Amino acid sequence: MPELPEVETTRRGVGPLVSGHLLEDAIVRESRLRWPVVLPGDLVGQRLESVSRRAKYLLFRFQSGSLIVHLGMSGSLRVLPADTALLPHDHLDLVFSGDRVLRYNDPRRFGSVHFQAGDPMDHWLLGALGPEPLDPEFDGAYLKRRARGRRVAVKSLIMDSKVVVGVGNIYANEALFLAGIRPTVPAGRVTRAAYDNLVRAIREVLSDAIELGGTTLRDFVNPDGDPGYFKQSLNVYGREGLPCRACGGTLRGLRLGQRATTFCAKCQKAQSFTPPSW
DNA sequence: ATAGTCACCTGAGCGC
DNA sequence: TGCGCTCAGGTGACTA
Repeated sequence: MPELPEVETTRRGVGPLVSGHLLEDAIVRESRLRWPVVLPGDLVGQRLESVSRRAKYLLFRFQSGSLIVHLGMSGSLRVLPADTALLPHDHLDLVFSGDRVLRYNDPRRFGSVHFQAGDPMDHWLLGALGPEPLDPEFDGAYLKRRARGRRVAVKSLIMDSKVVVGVGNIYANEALFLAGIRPTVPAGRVTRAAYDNLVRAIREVLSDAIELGGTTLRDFVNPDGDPGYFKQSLNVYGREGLPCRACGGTLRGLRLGQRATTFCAKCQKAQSFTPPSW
Protein backbone atom coordinates (compact mmCIF):
# COMPACT_ATOMS: atom_id res chain seq x y z
CA MET A 1 0.00 0.00 0.00
CA PRO A 2 2.22 2.58 1.19
CA GLU A 3 3.13 5.26 -1.25
CA LEU A 4 5.44 8.11 -0.40
CA PRO A 5 2.95 10.05 1.74
CA GLU A 6 2.25 6.96 3.84
CA VAL A 7 5.97 6.32 4.30
CA GLU A 8 6.56 9.94 5.26
CA THR A 9 3.61 9.82 7.66
CA THR A 10 5.15 6.72 9.21
CA ARG A 11 8.52 8.44 9.56
CA ARG A 12 6.98 11.43 11.28
CA GLY A 13 4.95 9.18 13.53
CA VAL A 14 7.55 6.70 14.71
CA GLY A 15 10.72 8.78 14.45
CA PRO A 16 10.25 10.96 17.55
CA LEU A 17 9.14 7.95 19.61
CA VAL A 18 12.28 5.89 19.08
CA SER A 19 15.07 8.30 18.07
CA GLY A 20 17.72 8.59 20.75
CA HIS A 21 16.69 5.36 22.42
CA LEU A 22 18.89 2.33 23.02
CA LEU A 23 18.12 -0.84 21.11
CA GLU A 24 17.65 -3.51 23.78
CA ASP A 25 16.54 -6.43 21.64
CA ALA A 26 15.81 -7.35 18.03
CA ILE A 27 13.43 -10.22 17.32
CA VAL A 28 13.01 -11.56 13.79
CA ARG A 29 9.98 -13.86 13.81
CA GLU A 30 9.72 -14.21 10.04
CA SER A 31 12.84 -13.57 8.02
CA ARG A 32 11.23 -14.45 4.67
CA LEU A 33 10.35 -10.99 3.43
CA ARG A 34 11.16 -9.91 -0.11
CA TRP A 35 14.77 -10.62 0.77
CA PRO A 36 15.95 -12.62 3.79
CA VAL A 37 16.22 -10.46 6.88
CA VAL A 38 19.69 -10.63 8.38
CA LEU A 39 20.57 -8.30 11.23
CA PRO A 40 24.13 -7.89 12.49
CA GLY A 41 24.80 -9.39 15.91
CA ASP A 42 26.13 -6.16 17.35
CA LEU A 43 23.08 -4.02 16.56
CA VAL A 44 21.58 -4.61 19.99
CA GLY A 45 23.15 -2.20 22.43
CA GLN A 46 23.42 0.63 19.88
CA ARG A 47 21.58 3.91 20.03
CA LEU A 48 19.16 4.94 17.25
CA GLU A 49 20.47 8.25 16.02
CA SER A 50 17.78 9.29 13.54
CA VAL A 51 14.96 8.14 11.29
CA SER A 52 14.95 9.54 7.78
CA ARG A 53 13.53 8.67 4.40
CA ARG A 54 14.83 8.20 0.85
CA ALA A 55 12.18 7.40 -1.75
CA LYS A 56 9.90 4.89 -0.02
CA TYR A 57 12.71 3.55 2.15
CA LEU A 58 12.87 4.39 5.84
CA LEU A 59 16.41 4.71 7.16
CA PHE A 60 17.05 3.92 10.83
CA ARG A 61 20.54 5.18 11.50
CA PHE A 62 22.47 3.48 14.27
CA GLN A 63 26.07 4.05 15.28
CA SER A 64 27.58 1.35 13.04
CA GLY A 65 25.15 1.58 10.13
CA SER A 66 21.49 1.75 9.11
CA LEU A 67 18.46 -0.43 8.86
CA ILE A 68 16.78 0.15 5.50
CA VAL A 69 13.08 -0.66 5.72
CA HIS A 70 10.60 -0.85 2.84
CA LEU A 71 6.90 -1.41 3.54
CA GLY A 72 6.11 -3.06 0.21
CA MET A 73 2.39 -3.20 -0.54
CA SER A 74 1.03 -4.07 2.87
CA GLY A 75 3.67 -3.26 5.48
CA SER A 76 3.23 -0.99 8.49
CA LEU A 77 5.26 0.14 11.49
CA ARG A 78 3.87 0.92 14.92
CA VAL A 79 5.46 1.98 18.18
CA LEU A 80 3.79 0.11 21.03
CA PRO A 81 4.26 -0.70 24.71
CA ALA A 82 6.80 -3.53 24.85
CA ASP A 83 4.31 -6.07 26.22
CA THR A 84 1.70 -5.56 23.48
CA ALA A 85 0.22 -8.85 22.27
CA LEU A 86 1.31 -10.04 18.82
CA LEU A 87 -0.94 -10.00 15.79
CA PRO A 88 -0.69 -12.19 12.71
CA HIS A 89 2.13 -11.03 10.40
CA ASP A 90 4.10 -9.24 13.11
CA HIS A 91 7.47 -10.19 11.61
CA LEU A 92 9.99 -8.00 13.38
CA ASP A 93 10.32 -6.27 16.75
CA LEU A 94 12.94 -3.68 17.63
CA VAL A 95 12.72 -3.29 21.39
CA PHE A 96 13.94 0.07 22.63
CA SER A 97 14.65 1.57 26.00
CA GLY A 98 11.66 3.24 27.58
CA ASP A 99 9.42 0.16 27.34
CA ARG A 100 8.59 0.61 23.67
CA VAL A 101 8.78 -1.64 20.67
CA LEU A 102 8.93 -0.71 17.00
CA ARG A 103 6.87 -3.49 15.41
CA TYR A 104 6.87 -4.36 11.70
CA ASN A 105 3.75 -6.04 10.30
CA ASP A 106 3.39 -7.10 6.67
CA PRO A 107 0.77 -9.64 5.52
CA ARG A 108 2.03 -9.94 1.95
CA ARG A 109 5.73 -9.85 2.86
CA PHE A 110 6.63 -7.71 -0.15
CA GLY A 111 8.50 -5.38 2.16
CA SER A 112 12.15 -5.66 3.13
CA VAL A 113 14.63 -4.96 5.90
CA HIS A 114 18.34 -4.60 5.14
CA PHE A 115 21.32 -3.53 7.19
CA GLN A 116 23.97 -1.35 5.54
CA ALA A 117 27.18 -0.61 7.39
CA GLY A 118 28.32 2.99 7.25
CA ASP A 119 26.42 5.22 4.81
CA PRO A 120 22.99 3.80 3.89
CA MET A 121 23.21 5.48 0.47
CA ASP A 122 25.92 2.95 -0.39
CA HIS A 123 23.30 0.20 -0.46
CA TRP A 124 22.58 -1.12 -3.95
CA LEU A 125 18.84 -0.55 -3.52
CA LEU A 126 19.40 3.18 -3.14
CA GLY A 127 22.09 3.57 -5.76
CA ALA A 128 20.10 4.14 -8.96
CA LEU A 129 17.22 6.17 -7.56
CA GLY A 130 16.09 9.37 -9.24
CA PRO A 131 15.46 12.66 -7.43
CA GLU A 132 12.88 13.19 -4.70
CA PRO A 133 9.69 14.66 -6.17
CA LEU A 134 9.64 17.47 -3.61
CA ASP A 135 13.26 18.50 -4.26
CA PRO A 136 13.90 21.58 -6.43
CA GLU A 137 15.98 19.68 -8.99
CA PHE A 138 12.83 17.80 -10.00
CA ASP A 139 11.24 20.23 -12.44
CA GLY A 140 9.68 20.37 -15.89
CA ALA A 141 13.00 20.76 -17.65
CA TYR A 142 14.36 17.66 -15.93
CA LEU A 143 11.32 15.55 -16.81
CA LYS A 144 11.31 16.75 -20.40
CA ARG A 145 14.97 15.82 -20.69
CA ARG A 146 14.45 12.36 -19.21
CA ALA A 147 11.50 11.79 -21.54
CA ARG A 148 13.42 12.55 -24.71
CA GLY A 149 13.14 9.66 -27.15
CA ARG A 150 11.03 7.63 -24.77
CA ARG A 151 7.93 5.97 -26.17
CA VAL A 152 6.59 4.60 -22.89
CA ALA A 153 3.37 6.03 -21.56
CA VAL A 154 3.93 9.16 -19.51
CA LYS A 155 2.31 7.41 -16.55
CA SER A 156 4.92 4.67 -16.69
CA LEU A 157 7.68 7.27 -16.93
CA ILE A 158 6.70 9.07 -13.74
CA MET A 159 6.34 5.73 -11.93
CA ASP A 160 9.91 4.76 -12.89
CA SER A 161 12.06 5.15 -9.77
CA LYS A 162 15.13 5.84 -11.89
CA VAL A 163 13.36 8.96 -13.22
CA VAL A 164 11.70 10.16 -10.00
CA VAL A 165 11.01 8.31 -6.78
CA GLY A 166 7.90 8.06 -4.71
CA VAL A 167 5.18 8.36 -7.37
CA GLY A 168 3.07 5.23 -6.99
CA ASN A 169 -0.06 4.19 -8.79
CA ILE A 170 -2.57 6.27 -6.83
CA TYR A 171 -0.69 9.53 -7.07
CA ALA A 172 0.39 8.96 -10.67
CA ASN A 173 -3.28 8.72 -11.63
CA GLU A 174 -4.19 11.74 -9.54
CA ALA A 175 -1.33 13.93 -10.74
CA LEU A 176 -2.05 13.22 -14.41
CA PHE A 177 -5.66 14.19 -13.84
CA LEU A 178 -4.70 17.47 -12.17
CA ALA A 179 -2.30 18.23 -15.00
CA GLY A 180 -4.86 17.36 -17.68
CA ILE A 181 -2.57 14.82 -19.32
CA ARG A 182 -3.72 11.52 -20.82
CA PRO A 183 -1.84 8.70 -19.01
CA THR A 184 -1.22 6.80 -22.23
CA VAL A 185 0.58 9.55 -24.14
CA PRO A 186 4.12 8.57 -25.15
CA ALA A 187 6.44 10.36 -22.73
CA GLY A 188 8.57 11.83 -25.50
CA ARG A 189 5.61 13.64 -27.02
CA VAL A 190 4.54 15.47 -23.89
CA THR A 191 5.41 19.14 -24.13
CA ARG A 192 7.65 21.04 -21.77
CA ALA A 193 4.68 23.15 -20.66
CA ALA A 194 2.75 20.00 -19.86
CA TYR A 195 5.68 18.66 -17.84
CA ASP A 196 5.79 21.93 -15.90
CA ASN A 197 2.15 21.33 -15.04
CA LEU A 198 2.78 17.70 -14.23
CA VAL A 199 5.60 18.48 -11.81
CA ARG A 200 3.36 20.98 -10.05
CA ALA A 201 0.59 18.40 -9.88
CA ILE A 202 2.87 15.69 -8.49
CA ARG A 203 4.14 18.04 -5.82
CA GLU A 204 0.66 19.19 -4.93
CA VAL A 205 -0.89 15.75 -4.70
CA LEU A 206 1.97 14.36 -2.61
CA SER A 207 2.16 17.37 -0.30
CA ASP A 208 -1.58 17.40 0.28
CA ALA A 209 -1.59 13.67 1.01
CA ILE A 210 1.25 14.05 3.51
CA GLU A 211 -0.65 16.85 5.23
CA LEU A 212 -3.68 14.60 5.53
CA GLY A 213 -1.72 11.60 6.78
CA GLY A 214 -1.78 9.49 3.66
CA THR A 215 -4.47 7.58 1.84
CA THR A 216 -6.27 4.74 3.54
CA LEU A 217 -7.42 2.01 1.23
CA ARG A 218 -7.40 -1.36 2.93
CA ASP A 219 -4.34 -1.90 5.04
CA PHE A 220 -2.84 1.43 5.86
CA VAL A 221 -2.97 2.65 9.41
CA ASN A 222 -0.61 5.41 10.38
CA PRO A 223 1.54 5.03 13.49
CA ASP A 224 -1.11 6.63 15.69
CA GLY A 225 -3.58 3.98 14.61
CA ASP A 226 -5.69 6.46 12.69
CA PRO A 227 -6.57 6.14 9.04
CA GLY A 228 -5.30 8.66 6.53
CA TYR A 229 -7.84 11.08 5.24
CA PHE A 230 -6.64 11.65 1.71
CA LYS A 231 -8.96 9.12 0.17
CA GLN A 232 -11.77 11.64 0.30
CA SER A 233 -9.81 13.86 -2.06
CA LEU A 234 -9.17 11.29 -4.77
CA ASN A 235 -10.41 12.49 -8.14
CA VAL A 236 -9.86 9.45 -10.34
CA TYR A 237 -8.18 6.53 -8.54
CA GLY A 238 -10.74 3.81 -7.84
CA ARG A 239 -13.49 5.85 -9.51
CA GLU A 240 -13.81 4.17 -12.91
CA GLY A 241 -17.35 4.50 -14.20
CA LEU A 242 -18.15 7.34 -11.80
CA PRO A 243 -18.63 10.96 -12.86
CA CYS A 244 -15.62 13.21 -13.24
CA ARG A 245 -15.65 15.76 -10.43
CA ALA A 246 -14.63 18.46 -12.91
CA CYS A 247 -16.84 17.90 -15.98
CA GLY A 248 -19.32 15.22 -14.97
CA GLY A 249 -18.26 12.86 -17.73
CA THR A 250 -17.84 9.16 -16.99
CA LEU A 251 -14.30 8.24 -15.89
CA ARG A 252 -12.66 5.57 -18.01
CA GLY A 253 -10.35 2.79 -16.91
CA LEU A 254 -7.67 0.70 -18.56
CA ARG A 255 -4.57 -1.22 -17.61
CA LEU A 256 -1.17 0.27 -18.20
CA GLY A 257 1.83 -1.86 -17.30
CA GLN A 258 -0.43 -4.17 -15.26
CA ARG A 259 -1.64 -1.26 -13.17
CA ALA A 260 -5.16 0.12 -12.90
CA THR A 261 -5.35 3.44 -14.70
CA THR A 262 -8.29 5.81 -14.51
CA PHE A 263 -8.75 9.09 -16.34
CA CYS A 264 -11.28 11.53 -17.74
CA ALA A 265 -11.26 11.43 -21.53
CA LYS A 266 -12.55 14.99 -21.70
CA CYS A 267 -10.37 16.68 -19.06
CA GLN A 268 -7.23 14.75 -19.96
CA LYS A 269 -6.61 15.30 -23.61
CA ALA A 270 -4.74 18.57 -23.63
CA GLN A 271 -0.99 18.32 -24.16
CA SER A 272 -1.49 14.92 -25.69
CA PHE A 273 0.70 15.77 -28.64
CA THR A 274 3.60 18.03 -29.43
CA PRO A 275 2.32 21.10 -31.29
CA PRO A 276 3.88 21.80 -34.71
CA SER A 277 5.74 24.81 -33.30
CA TRP A 278 7.92 22.43 -31.28
C1' DA B 1 18.97 0.77 -23.98
C1' DT B 2 13.99 0.25 -23.88
C1' DA B 3 9.42 -1.71 -23.19
C1' DG B 4 6.73 -5.14 -21.55
C1' DT B 5 5.80 -9.15 -18.52
C1' DC B 6 6.46 -11.99 -14.44
C1' DA B 7 7.13 -12.95 -9.81
C1' DC B 8 6.89 -12.54 -4.86
C1' DC B 9 2.39 -13.29 -1.00
C1' DT B 10 -1.92 -12.78 1.64
C1' DG B 11 -6.51 -11.20 2.10
C1' DA B 12 -10.82 -9.01 0.54
C1' DG B 13 -14.65 -9.04 -2.40
C1' DC B 14 -17.62 -11.00 -5.70
C1' DG B 15 -20.48 -14.37 -8.40
C1' DC B 16 -22.28 -18.81 -8.18
C1' DT C 1 -21.22 -21.39 3.94
C1' DG C 2 -17.87 -22.51 0.63
C1' DC C 3 -15.27 -22.41 -3.70
C1' DG C 4 -12.88 -20.27 -7.27
C1' DC C 5 -11.68 -16.26 -9.44
C1' DT C 6 -9.88 -11.35 -9.66
C1' DC C 7 -7.83 -7.58 -7.64
C1' DA C 8 -4.70 -4.72 -4.52
C1' DG C 9 -0.67 0.59 -2.47
C1' DG C 10 5.75 -1.98 -5.06
C1' DT C 11 9.56 -3.07 -7.64
C1' DG C 12 13.55 -6.14 -9.05
C1' DA C 13 14.38 -9.67 -12.48
C1' DC C 14 13.75 -11.35 -16.74
C1' DT C 15 12.64 -11.56 -21.86
C1' DA C 16 12.67 -9.81 -26.50
